[in-house]
Amino acid sequence: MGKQMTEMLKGTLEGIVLAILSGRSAYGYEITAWLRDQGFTDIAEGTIYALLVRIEQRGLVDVEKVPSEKGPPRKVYSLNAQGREYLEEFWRTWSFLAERLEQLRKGGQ
Amino acid sequence: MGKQMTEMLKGTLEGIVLAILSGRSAYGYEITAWLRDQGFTDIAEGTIYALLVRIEQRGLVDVEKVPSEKGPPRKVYSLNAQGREYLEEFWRTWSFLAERLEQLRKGGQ
DNA sequence: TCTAGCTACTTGGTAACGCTAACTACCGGT
DNA sequence: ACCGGTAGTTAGCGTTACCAAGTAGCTAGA
Repeated sequence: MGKQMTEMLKGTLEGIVLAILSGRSAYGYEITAWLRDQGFTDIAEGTIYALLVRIEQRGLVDVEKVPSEKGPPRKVYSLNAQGREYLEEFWRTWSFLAERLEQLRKGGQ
Repeated sequence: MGKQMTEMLKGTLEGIVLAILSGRSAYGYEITAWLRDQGFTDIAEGTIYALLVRIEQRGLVDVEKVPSEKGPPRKVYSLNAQGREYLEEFWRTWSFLAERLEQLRKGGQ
């Protein structure tokens, strides 16, 4: 979609990935594929992997290395308690922002 | 609100300011005050001024210097045609993102 | 007069995040 | 032996918001 999307994803992409992981465990390649499926066609693979490393280092997810039949081992991530807390905080922040923006969109004309 | 908000504002703050300017012309100090009023208590003044310079350089707004009775002259910004186009693109990007996130929030549990 | 405080904008440096691009590595089929 | 799909890593870059300090005009009070 372009530069606007790139900038808007800062901060939200993390929440998106955490939200995905709140439903089920997943590994990087899988998440990337799912995002592309959802229309995020231009999200770079490297971005997701870097993000996963980041949230792992922050202790928001647990990681398990699982052998794959089709390639190198997968790093399967699952949201832990701290991650769930962080995700809730994310939703609060998102709600606040979304409310103001919807208000602005309506009031704008 | 914290780091999450800071990151989430990247990309959206610009849209917020453009949306404000789509309703009426305004100057930096005024916009900052309005944002604080709306609950964006921790947006730094410098951030808004920098953003305004940016969108001016991109040709999204027209600027007029207007003397103030209470201090130094104001730089009053108003959205031009190109800015309106850019704002519409912003709303499209935002809608896309907001839809996916709402879906995720519901599906997430 | 001089100082404090509000108004209004500017500037320089920092950190975080997503992007790009190239790379490693495992596996199956041709 | 090679290629394409699977899976992850790394280094450098550009953009953006934050912080801190500074400049400058005006008014009111000591």
